[in-house]
Amino acid sequence: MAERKRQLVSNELTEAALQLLASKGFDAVTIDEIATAAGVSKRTFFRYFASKEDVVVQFLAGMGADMRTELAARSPQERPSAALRHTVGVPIATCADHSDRALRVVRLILRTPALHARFLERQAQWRDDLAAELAHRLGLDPGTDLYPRLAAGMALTAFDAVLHRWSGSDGAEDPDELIDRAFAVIAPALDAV
Amino acid sequence: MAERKRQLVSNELTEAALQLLASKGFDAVTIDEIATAAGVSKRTFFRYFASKEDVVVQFLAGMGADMRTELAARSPQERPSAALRHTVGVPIATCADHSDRALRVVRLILRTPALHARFLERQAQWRDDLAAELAHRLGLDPGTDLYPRLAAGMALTAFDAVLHRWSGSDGAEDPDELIDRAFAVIAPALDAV
DNA sequence: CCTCTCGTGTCACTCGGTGTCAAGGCGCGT
DNA sequence: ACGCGCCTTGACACCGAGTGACACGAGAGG
Repeated sequence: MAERKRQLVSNELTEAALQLLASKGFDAVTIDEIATAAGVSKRTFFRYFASKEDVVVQFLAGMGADMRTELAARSPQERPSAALRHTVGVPIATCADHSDRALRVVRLILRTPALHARFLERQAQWRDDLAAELAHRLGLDPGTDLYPRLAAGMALTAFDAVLHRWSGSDGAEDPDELIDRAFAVIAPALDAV
Repeated sequence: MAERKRQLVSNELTEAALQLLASKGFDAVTIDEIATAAGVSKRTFFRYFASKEDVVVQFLAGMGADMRTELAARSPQERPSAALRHTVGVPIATCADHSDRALRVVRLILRTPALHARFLERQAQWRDDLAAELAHRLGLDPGTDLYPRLAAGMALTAFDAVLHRWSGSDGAEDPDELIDRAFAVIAPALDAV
C-alpha cells in the first residue's frame, strides 16, 4: 500500500510534467513548477526521477529488457531478420497501443535536443543488450565478430527510421507496415550466409 | 592576428580540459578549474565553448560536413556501399592520423555518459545530412522512401562498431581493415537491387 | 503509550550556464 | 601624440539543476 502511493505520486508527477513540457517547451519549465503542479516539493521530485529528462524518458527503461527477452524467446531456427523484426516490433506495438500519448511523447523527444540525446543513449544501451543476446544466440564471440553489434545497430536504425516516419506523419502511417518495409531493406545484410 | 590569439586561447583551453578530464574524470572537474588552468576566467571559457561537453566534442563538428562533401564528390556510378565506405573512411582516417590523441578522446567519450550522449547527438545529425545527400544522389524522395535514412544509419552503425573495436583494442587493430569487414556485412543491404 | 521507521519538506550548498557592465588593449584617423 | 571606437576580457550577480543534512509527522508494531 506504500507501493501504491508511490506509484500514485509518480503518475501525478509524469502527468504534470508531460502536460507542462508539451505546452511550454522543455527549457521553459522548471522542476519547481512541475513539482508544485503535482503537489509535492522539488526535493521529492528528485526522489522519484534522477533528472528532468528522466521524467519523459523513464518509460523507455523497460523496453530494452522487453526487447531482449523477446529476442531470447524466439526460436533459434528463425532467421536473424525475422527474429529482430519481431524484437523491434515490441516497442513499436507499445507505441501503437497508446498512440495518442506516445505520439506526444515522441514528438517532444525528437524536438528537444536534451531529450533526444537521452533517447539515443538508451538506444545505444539497447544495442549493447541486443548484440550480446545475438552473440549468445548465434554462438559468436562478440569480442572478435562484428556481426552482432552491426545487426543490432541495423535493427535499431530501422526502429528509428520507422519512429521518425510515424511521428512525422502524425501517426497516420501503419507502424507495422513501415517496419516490414524497413526490414525488407536491411534483411539481405542480416541474413547473409 | 586577433584570429591567431583566439585560436591560441582555444587550444590552451582544450589542452587543459583534456588533461584534467582524462585524469580526474568528467564530473570531478569543474569549469573553473579548467579555465584557471588555462589562465582565463570561467566566463571566457563559455565564450569559446557552449558547454563543458563541447570542449571534448567540438572537433566532431567539422566531420559531418567533411563526410557530406566526400559523399557528394564521389561518382554517381559508384555503388552505395562503395561510396559510403569511403565517406565513413574520412573521419576514421582523421582518427588514425592522430591515433594517440584520438584514442584518449574516444575512450573519454565512450566512458562518460554525458559525452557519449553528445556524441550520439552528433551522429544523428550526420545521419540526417548523409540521408539527404543520398536521397539527392539517387533521386529519391526522402519523405516517402525509407532507404536513404536506413542506408545512412547502417553506414554510421558500421562507423560506430569500428570505433568501439578500435578503442577497445587500444588502437592495435587496423581501422581500415575493420571498416572493410563491417561493410562486407552491410553491403548486401546497401546495394540491393 | 512509546518508539522506530519511512516518506516528505526545508534549507543550504555546489556547479553549469547566462546577462550585464566596466576596464583595458589595439587599430585608426586626425 | 591624442582621442576615438571596437573587441576581448574579468568581475559580479543571477537562475536553475541537482545533492546533502536534518527535522518533522504519520503509521506500524511492541
